[in-house]
Amino acid sequence: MPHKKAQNLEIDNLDIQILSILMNNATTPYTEIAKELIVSGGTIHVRMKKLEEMGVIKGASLEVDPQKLGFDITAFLGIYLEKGSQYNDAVRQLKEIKEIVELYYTTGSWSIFAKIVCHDTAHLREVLNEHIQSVPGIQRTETFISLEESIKRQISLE
Amino acid sequence: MPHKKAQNLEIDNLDIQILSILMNNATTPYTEIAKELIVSGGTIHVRMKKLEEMGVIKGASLEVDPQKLGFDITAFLGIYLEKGSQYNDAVRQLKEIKEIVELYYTTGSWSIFAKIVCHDTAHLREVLNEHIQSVPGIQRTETFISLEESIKRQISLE
DNA sequence: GTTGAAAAGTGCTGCGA
DNA sequence: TCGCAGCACTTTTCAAC
Repeated sequence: MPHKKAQNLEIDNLDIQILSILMNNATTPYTEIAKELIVSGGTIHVRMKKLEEMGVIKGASLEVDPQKLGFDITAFLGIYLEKGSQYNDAVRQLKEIKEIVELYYTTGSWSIFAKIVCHDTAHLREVLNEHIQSVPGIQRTETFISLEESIKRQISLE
Repeated sequence: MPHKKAQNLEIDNLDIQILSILMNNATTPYTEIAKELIVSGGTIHVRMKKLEEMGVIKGASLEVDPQKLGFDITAFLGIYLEKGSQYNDAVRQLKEIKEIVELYYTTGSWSIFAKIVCHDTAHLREVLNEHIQSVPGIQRTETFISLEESIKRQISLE
């Protein structure tokens, strides 16, 4: 009876250590990781392939400084929906607004919670009044502007 | 008269295009970017070096799926401080709490706004009651649990 | 599952335009 | 300032343990 090759789909301590190193610096060469963890480069490669197939690794992305690119304002938005059932439709339209970089369905006061990045206050006003408020089902929003980003890191796996 | 080599410290359209590609996939080979933008691989290298020196590029990080690593709960915290002047001291202590992955100083109802990642509800309760509430100056917190992450992306540079 | 080395591909550097 | 070509390094593959 033919079936997919059986694989070890468990995450062991070595996997965790590899991920910890790469989460801090995705450009660390495999050979260096191998030396640090005292295994061969081939092993790192096999483990990474396994983690990718398992979907643990979603990708690698370049981190840029938004301010140096002219994006001076980071803000958070609490969004009230008329009915919770409008969530999927609202999200579909909010996805078109490029300034929204994160969006969550949350418990508590609001139905939707979003993070947006804008050039300046005029840009923020435009996004809020012209783009977001015009999405059907959105009743009201509350805005919180970030004056300082004090922590920005990945979860600690240890 | 000796001086540092004059450099072009402006960001042009080519830089933006390079960043756009790498922000989506940091592992894209330079040769492939060069082919796409119809310049040489060396040019990509020079531009990247310039962007790094300018501090536009902060690094590259591996994106992982927290749920597949046993972190099932993402929550947001609005934190009230007794006095705004306690911000720096509070942040210093909150940095020690590994479950806090993002932290902002915000306008609006709260002084501090944080994002935390936990294994389960018991873990969340422990972090809230035992770690966060014991930081001096923290008066009260409001918790919003994320039931779904619908958008998670980088700013669009175009 | 891991190793070690060979093969393929990428990143880096200097010269020339 | 940009492009080309050679060298150094990394990733990838694979047979053997």
